[in-house]
Amino acid sequence: MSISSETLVTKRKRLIGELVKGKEFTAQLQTLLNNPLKNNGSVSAEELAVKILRSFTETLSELSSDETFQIDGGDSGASVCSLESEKKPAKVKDRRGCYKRRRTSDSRKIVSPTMDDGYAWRKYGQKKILNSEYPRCYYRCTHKYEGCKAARQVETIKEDPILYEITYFDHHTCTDRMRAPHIVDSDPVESLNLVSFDLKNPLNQDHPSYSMINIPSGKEPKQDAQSTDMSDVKSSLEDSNLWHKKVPMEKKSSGYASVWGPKTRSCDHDQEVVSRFYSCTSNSMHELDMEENRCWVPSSSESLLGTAAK
DNA sequence: TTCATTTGACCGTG
DNA sequence: CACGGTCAAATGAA
Repeated sequence: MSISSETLVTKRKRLIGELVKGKEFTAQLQTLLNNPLKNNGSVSAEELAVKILRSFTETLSELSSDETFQIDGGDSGASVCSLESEKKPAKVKDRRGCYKRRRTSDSRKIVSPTMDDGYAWRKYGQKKILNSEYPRCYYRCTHKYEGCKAARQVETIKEDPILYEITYFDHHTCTDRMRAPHIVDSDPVESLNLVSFDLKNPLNQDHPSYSMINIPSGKEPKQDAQSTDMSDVKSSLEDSNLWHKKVPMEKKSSGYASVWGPKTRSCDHDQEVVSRFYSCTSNSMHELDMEENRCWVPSSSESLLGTAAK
């Protein structure tokens, strides 16, 4: 109902603007990676990466909230309840009436190989869902108490456990305060946390549109049973097999958004990482001339939009 | 000490 | 009453 007062034209402009920003950030990142020594220090690769990630996440989120691109109706599952009626103040000892269920029709659903979207989330619950192998995790924005009402639910997809179905509720109002906590001063090698998308990798037949690597970062909590030996890390970058690793649920449950990409290193691999982050598509609906007159969209959206287009 | 995560309990909804 | 969303005490990590 309340599609807000925003007109379609305005929305479209905003989405395009968001994608254009993403493109600009990508170009900056490419420049930075090509000429790391010329970096005047104004913007780091991580910052650019986060901005890019955020641009696309926002856009995807918006698109998936649009009926045209809706997958699965957006209001499947849980009950529709009237969040229209404003929320009651929380924090009462007597918890009766202290909360209302979320209005699912106001949600945007996306499918992604990673939970990371550039925002800082705090996990506040986890629930075993009926007929689902995987628990559903509940997150709210770290800045909730500063007024940001954004929240999300993350669930591993049963049929495709390498993917997450992420349902977003409300929008971030804390955008400019957002910081992924371990970007700034983390070790460039240690913080490697790469997400890549690879269309052609023969070792990834089951999920041809992406692959993922997650190398333990010093700041990621509970990184047990994984080697943090730097030689392992470096060699893993040259080992294509490792591009297909998926981090187990428990190891990704940090409420923080992980950030991928090295900080200052510049090698062919780095560029590969960046270019692999997008997959080329000929889908005419989304031709955005990102680079070389090709259309680049995040792989995850490819399946999303592909599904929605039906 | 602070802050994030875990997890059982509580509560609303169908 | 069952299910799922949220709360908040307990726990753990930094």
